[in-house]
Amino acid sequence: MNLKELSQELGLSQTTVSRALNGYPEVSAATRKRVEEAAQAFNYRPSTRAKGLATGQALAIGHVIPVSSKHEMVNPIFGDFIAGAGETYARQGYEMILSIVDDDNEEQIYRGLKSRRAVDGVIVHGPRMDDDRLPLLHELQMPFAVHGRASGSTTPYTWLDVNNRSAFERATNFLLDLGHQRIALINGLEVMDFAHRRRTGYEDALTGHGIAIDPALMRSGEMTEVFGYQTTRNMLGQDDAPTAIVASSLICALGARRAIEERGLVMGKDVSIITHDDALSYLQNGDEIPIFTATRSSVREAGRRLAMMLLDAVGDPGRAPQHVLLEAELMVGGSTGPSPRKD
Amino acid sequence: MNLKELSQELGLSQTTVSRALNGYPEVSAATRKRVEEAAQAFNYRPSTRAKGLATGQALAIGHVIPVSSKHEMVNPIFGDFIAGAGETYARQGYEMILSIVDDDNEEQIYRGLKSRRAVDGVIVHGPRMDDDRLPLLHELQMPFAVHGRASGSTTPYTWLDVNNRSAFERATNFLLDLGHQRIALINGLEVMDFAHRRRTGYEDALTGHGIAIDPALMRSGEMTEVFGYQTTRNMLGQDDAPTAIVASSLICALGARRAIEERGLVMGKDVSIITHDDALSYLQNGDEIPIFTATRSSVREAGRRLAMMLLDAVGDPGRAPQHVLLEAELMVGGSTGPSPRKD
DNA sequence: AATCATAGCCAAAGCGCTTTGGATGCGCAC
DNA sequence: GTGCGCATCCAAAGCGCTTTGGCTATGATT
Repeated sequence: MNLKELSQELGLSQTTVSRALNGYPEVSAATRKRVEEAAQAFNYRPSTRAKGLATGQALAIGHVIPVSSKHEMVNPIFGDFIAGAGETYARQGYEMILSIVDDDNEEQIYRGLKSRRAVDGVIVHGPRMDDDRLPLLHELQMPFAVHGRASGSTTPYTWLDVNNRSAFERATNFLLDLGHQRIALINGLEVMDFAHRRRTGYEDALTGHGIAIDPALMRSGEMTEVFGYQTTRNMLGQDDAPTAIVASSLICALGARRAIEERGLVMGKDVSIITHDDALSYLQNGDEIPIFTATRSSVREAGRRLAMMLLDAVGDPGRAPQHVLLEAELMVGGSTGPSPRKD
Repeated sequence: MNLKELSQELGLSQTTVSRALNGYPEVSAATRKRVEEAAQAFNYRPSTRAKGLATGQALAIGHVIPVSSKHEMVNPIFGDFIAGAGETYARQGYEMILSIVDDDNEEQIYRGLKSRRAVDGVIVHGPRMDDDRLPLLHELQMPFAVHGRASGSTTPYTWLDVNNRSAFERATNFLLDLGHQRIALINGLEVMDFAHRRRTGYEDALTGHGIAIDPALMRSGEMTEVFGYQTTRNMLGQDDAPTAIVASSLICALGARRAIEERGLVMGKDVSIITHDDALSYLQNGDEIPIFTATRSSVREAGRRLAMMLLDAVGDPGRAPQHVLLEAELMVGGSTGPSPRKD
């Protein structure tokens, strides 16, 4: 069923039917009602493509998901973020279109989305330091919103981020207050902006307590379970091993725990762990009492909100860029305890 | 830059330019070359919407991701599957459209995709027993392909599945051969087709060895870490506790390990675990030596292949439904050992 | 020389919608 | 009775592409 057929069915013009369905005032209430009922009955929905052609809008938002070409690594938070964003799109009548792309030819994808006029805007995932996607999108005049921030960008842009610096400062302070002195940081890849901010927070806390920063205790890499395991295992084998670890993700923390227990040590007693927790649906940090002490912020909620921010920007191109900085909450769980080393 | 502008630039008609770019034979080699170079230079790409309108094709595939409304649970395999499928679409010039939907009003979504003519076909995720989506999609005449199978469907359809039955039979046999008699099953929700098949494999192995099936050792639920932990903890507290566990996912297995170690037991010695492993990029089962003995099958590869199968079906509607049954490989890791109980 | 394929190109219709720029008829004021 | 404003509807153009149904040379065939 298309507009033409529907309007013939009703004995009205396409114009009137279209207007009736789109809420224009030039239609009598009675006619509108009749049209709406018929549309319902015939299960009529306008073709997105035709509508898009006619209006010049795509009614779609693009998500370009970078996948590390080396490790075929898909960011685990992606599912939950998408789920959140998807809720917003569904409510607002937008389509979500996804492009998976290895990080080499991302530029191609953005240019393609633009020239094919496939989307009205894009969400930028996983911003890096001095991310070249931002200038590119500006150049393309493509509305966008960033999940996170990209240090080094000169022009303003819309973003939503967790306050990674303060979260990691707080986490580190929490451990310092428990008497820990040797605190390790297991971080994400340092090209990633969030990892950089987290490190800053960690370092600020240490220097604030007059503790020197020891590069031997700072590791960064792709945040897998294996990475958490290996770095922890490695550091626990060092002289002057850490008594506490700040981890960048729950998955890393699981690996760290495995290394701790493998050495016959007890988490929360011999070695404390505090981690950031993205509140992923399938990987909850325990039930009532968290397993890991953690700084927590829901990635799904972030998806919901950032999508809405982008739609706002698409709807009103003149509007100034919006920013949201979320504070993570600190959840105390069983993975932290006073430092075993009495100094 | 659009077709009209490009053809004016070249001094050719839109017809000729369109044909040149789409590989039709009615264009001289010289002209085609000239057109292609100009398209390149002006970064021209046809508008997907206009092309879709003209051809009647959407050039897009829909993925409808059901999210459990109760637990806001996003299936963790989804990211990797999508990544695989996305590779195929990118290669074939298709768009991927994602709809997140809570499992109550899935029907609406499918009807919407159809009547809005938004996609050429859909991938069905997470098929359930007697899944009502299959008859619906047949009724709508919407091409589809299923990741998994739906027992109880009468009409044939295209699917790709892991041989869950044989994998779990093999896993259970592996434990039986190690002398285990009390073997637990931590399974996904039994409305899910895969969970049902896995249970069958497990039961077949037990009865094949003359061992009675004990309902006290079989649990099913949403496959989270906490679920794995709680059920394991619970079962280990029972009289006649299991000495081995077959788990349906790595995440569950991690929870099970936590429960085992919490009791002061050693995995692979006091209690063995064997799990299914979807080879998720961010949650690898160890490095060289697997942490868990596991039946493994890459979900990403499944995405790649199933997407291609769907495109084949879309391209040739007359073709008979295709089926692919993947055999999981058994990886022996450190989580299994001989039964501690000498009978 | 007339005929005929054929290669190479073009004008215009059509895909399903929105939107512009009228038409039409009615009630009301003058 | 005329003119006006308003409510309600419509015909047709246009969005950017593909595709149908030509048209025009050119060279081969008779």
